[in-house]
Amino acid sequence: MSVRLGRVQLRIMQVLWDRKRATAREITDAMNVDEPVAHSTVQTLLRNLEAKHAVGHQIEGRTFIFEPLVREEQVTRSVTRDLLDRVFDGSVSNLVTYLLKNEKVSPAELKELRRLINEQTGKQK
Amino acid sequence: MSVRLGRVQLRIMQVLWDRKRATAREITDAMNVDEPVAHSTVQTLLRNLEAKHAVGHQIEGRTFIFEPLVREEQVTRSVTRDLLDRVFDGSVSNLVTYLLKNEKVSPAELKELRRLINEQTGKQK
DNA sequence: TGGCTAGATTTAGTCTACTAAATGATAACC
DNA sequence: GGTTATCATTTAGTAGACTAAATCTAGCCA
Repeated sequence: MSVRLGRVQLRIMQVLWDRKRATAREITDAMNVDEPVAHSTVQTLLRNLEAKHAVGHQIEGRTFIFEPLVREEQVTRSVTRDLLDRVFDGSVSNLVTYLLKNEKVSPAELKELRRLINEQTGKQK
Repeated sequence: MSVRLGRVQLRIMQVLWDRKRATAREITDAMNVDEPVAHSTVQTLLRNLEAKHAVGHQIEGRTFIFEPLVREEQVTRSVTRDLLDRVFDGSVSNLVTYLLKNEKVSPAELKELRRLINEQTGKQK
């Protein structure tokens, strides 16, 4: 199950992952902090997301309370794999190499990464 | 200039980056090694790509010789930044951390990455 | 020269994301 | 009880990616 999401759809999911559950109105408001989007658009996309089982809803009184049905890690994983496969020939180290060479990484971050790599080397299983 | 490409469009560009220049037929054949695609589809997409100035062509006899107009690094950069911004909060180390923790990286690759990080730390500018 | 072939070009249709207005339904308020 | 505010639902339209068939064109060859 590949969980393919558009740009705005992903933003909706992010609000839901953040809050666990929310009404359409709450989602719209949260999204509008960053970048304007019409409430009706959010509602339509929520229906689409529900159609592909990415979110579900319960009814409370007469309003829908939406909740995520896919986990953030699933989406992160599939979207990252997608980049990996399509652009970096499936190789993690190709991607990391690219990042280190072309994107700014602070000294503190480098240090953190070195730590992570050592940790990883340790638990070589 | 953001260079937004679809899945098949990217595959076309990859053939062109690889060969520097190619006819539509050559591109189709190259792509069909991996995964079938109709020649007419390739031609349509080449036109779309040309419309957005991602490829150009010269005429030789009566056939078009296509060539890439955007560089691979541009596309790699924009598509990677896209993932970074949308999923990893714009943080390279978030992404690398994710990769190290969740995707398989061989000992040899880890070693290579450690080397890269050291190199990077060195030329701290 | 008349058809075959290998090109390019035109046309067309599906699908998905996105956008949003119009409409319908219901509860709350005055 | 009627109006209004707030939901959900329906409807509609644009845009881009993708698919591919149909058609046009010009050279080639028998």
